[in-house]
Amino acid sequence: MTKGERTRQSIIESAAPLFNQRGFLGCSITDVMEVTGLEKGCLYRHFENKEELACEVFRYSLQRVFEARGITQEESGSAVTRLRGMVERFVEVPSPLPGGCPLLNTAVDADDGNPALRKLVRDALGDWKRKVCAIVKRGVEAGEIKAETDSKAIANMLIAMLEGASMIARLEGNRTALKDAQFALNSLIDGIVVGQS
Amino acid sequence: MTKGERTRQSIIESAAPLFNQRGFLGCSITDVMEVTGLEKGCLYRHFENKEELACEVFRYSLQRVFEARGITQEESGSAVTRLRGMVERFVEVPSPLPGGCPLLNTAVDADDGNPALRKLVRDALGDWKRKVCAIVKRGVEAGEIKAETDSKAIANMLIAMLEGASMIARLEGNRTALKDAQFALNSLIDGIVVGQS
Amino acid sequence: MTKGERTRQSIIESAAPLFNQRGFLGCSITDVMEVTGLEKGCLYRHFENKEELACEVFRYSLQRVFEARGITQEESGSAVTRLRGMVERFVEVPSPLPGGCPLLNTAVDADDGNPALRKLVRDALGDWKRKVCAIVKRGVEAGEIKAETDSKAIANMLIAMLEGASMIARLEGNRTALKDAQFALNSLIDGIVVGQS
Amino acid sequence: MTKGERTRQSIIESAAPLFNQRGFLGCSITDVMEVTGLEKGCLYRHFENKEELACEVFRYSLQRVFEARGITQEESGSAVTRLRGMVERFVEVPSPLPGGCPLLNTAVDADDGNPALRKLVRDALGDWKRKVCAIVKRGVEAGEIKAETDSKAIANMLIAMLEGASMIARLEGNRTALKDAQFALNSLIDGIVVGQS
DNA sequence: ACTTTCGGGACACCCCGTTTCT
DNA sequence: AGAAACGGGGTGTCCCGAAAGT
Repeated sequence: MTKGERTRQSIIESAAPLFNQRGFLGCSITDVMEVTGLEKGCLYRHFENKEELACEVFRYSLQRVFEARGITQEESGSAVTRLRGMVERFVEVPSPLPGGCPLLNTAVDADDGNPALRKLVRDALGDWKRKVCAIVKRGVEAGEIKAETDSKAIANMLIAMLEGASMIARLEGNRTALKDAQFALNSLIDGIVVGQS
Repeated sequence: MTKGERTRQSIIESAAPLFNQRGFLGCSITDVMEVTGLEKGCLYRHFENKEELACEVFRYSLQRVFEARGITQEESGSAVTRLRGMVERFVEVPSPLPGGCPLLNTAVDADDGNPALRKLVRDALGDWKRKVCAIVKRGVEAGEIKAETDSKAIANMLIAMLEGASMIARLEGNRTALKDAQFALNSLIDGIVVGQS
Repeated sequence: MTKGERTRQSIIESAAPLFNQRGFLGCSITDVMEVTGLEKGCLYRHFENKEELACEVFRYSLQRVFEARGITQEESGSAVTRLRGMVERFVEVPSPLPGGCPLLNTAVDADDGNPALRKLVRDALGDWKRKVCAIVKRGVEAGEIKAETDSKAIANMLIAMLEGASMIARLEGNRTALKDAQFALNSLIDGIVVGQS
Repeated sequence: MTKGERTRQSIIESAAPLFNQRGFLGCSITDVMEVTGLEKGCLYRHFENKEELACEVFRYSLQRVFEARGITQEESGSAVTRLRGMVERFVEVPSPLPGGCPLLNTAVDADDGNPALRKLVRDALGDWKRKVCAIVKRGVEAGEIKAETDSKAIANMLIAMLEGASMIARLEGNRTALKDAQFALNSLIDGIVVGQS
């Protein structure tokens, strides 16, 4: 890793909390300058413009959050265990980045304008959904999960509930909504297990 | 209603789509000027500052969306019917305001800074939750819903799932996630009905 | 004098110090409201617009200053005595209006734009000059002043010196320049008396 | 001279005619933008605020006018010649800046408020007076001018007459008053020469 | 190479002169 | 008669991105 790459990476890491908390418009280049200790000219050497920086920051932020919450991690174990684990980790592990879940934040932030950023969010959501679907399908193949289960619907409901609860939890300043979501999701997961009514 | 009040109201109504789509920072006073056809001096006659306008806009937007989706409406019927109806209307009736659900948008937008706006969002969430709780409690009293049901948890899971699905639906450009959320929520609602396993 | 006329006059009198001190642009309608205790609608009932008010104010201010300094007053006595008296009164009697001489102030203030006001100033200057000329001519006729004396030049030099000294005196915060002007003007006046070298 | 300094200077030079013609309040930043071709952000980069710009403009304007009229210039020759020359140049050389003499304009304009600007005008007047006094005193030392001559009074009368005449000339649209002032001042100067009555 | 400076544009808020309704 | 409304313009701030300048 060259010096330039290290600098670039350190900019991304320093800026990530800012962008996650304040959003694209709420976070100025000057803010990034302050937090990195670098000059404006230096920043523009490493990033074409603010949007590129924001994209890189989002990529980094999401990866960090996904890793911390074990969303991307490869696991062994039964499908149900893995789904429950995914929910549990989301609920138990707070976002390592201040400002909550970057997926939700950026989805709302880039809803109007910023198509590049928006595409990244869409891709990130797709990754997460594919991950859930893969687990469900593996569970079906293993005869653990009902064959008629719509894996995409499971992914949607899991992600929707977690992200929605995340929003409520931030708003209320406590983790109650997340706990409630975990409970509800677990009961939904139970419902797709073979042998359950 | 005086002329001034009418002007003020028309400003709010015209600005609502803008704020809902672009957020507080993404929507400038100049944008509001253009969309209302009024001059800056006139706008600042009716609103102390941009934040006050944003607050009024949020109040209006939320009320409109809640009305369109029948969240605030008084209903008769069984608790289950009413809960299902609330979910169904959220899923079926699109937000009358472009930009999606103002509750979610503003919750994320005002997460950092804008404490006044943030408080309004918190209150709005509280209203919705109270509404759900009231229905559930009425159901319990009527012997329709299991006595041990945690009404607040029901409210959290219902709202979380709907808002999360709303985010996904906007991101993907279709209503699939909302439909999936409806299905999941209905099955969760079934679970609290007396006589179900 | 009707009530309306009295109101109009009181507006003019109250606004005069303001306009004289701050100038046309520096004195807002709101300032006039405050100083008169009247509402905006009432002001616009009595005056077509700000310019008309300013014109009336100038007319009143100048007349008041001219009266206080005895410029317009009819006098008997020799021409030299009357010229010396005019100078002396200008030097000794301070402007009854705060802000200095309205002629100078408005001449500079209305130099660009405000042609109506500008015309009034020009006329006022003309009046003063005619007054001086009349005295000089009377002196010539009486054999008191040299026949070849250019009365208009005398008027110019007298007014120029007094107004210029007035400006210096205001700037320096004392009356020295006015005293010096008086001395110089007296010596100039002496120079046109018959029998002087 | 750096680029910034050049820009700053060009702003001052472009704005000078505007401020001299319209005064501080009559000349808006937008006007300066138009005349310089620069944007607001650029202007405020070079000047703290409008007052600072006005001060710099006054400094420049006065210096330019003083130079054009040879007020600051070092001269040889007799005191009387130099005084006469100063008067003649003021009368003959029109202000290189449209709008007349900046000293008079700004003295009246900054009479109320703008203490910074007012101080500059006071200083400028002081410079001019000191210049006249120096000439007179040199004349006294050389035995050319009467010993009892009050040099400060000479300065006052010279400046007062020229500025007052300048005001009249602008008002009337011709140079007559200036010519009359020159004539009167020359005769006053003659009066202080040794050997004259 | 690096940082300071520059320039252009937008923005928030404010105030003014005038008019229109109440 | 008076209060509110309105359109327009004003000032000062900030930000982004580029260009100097060392």
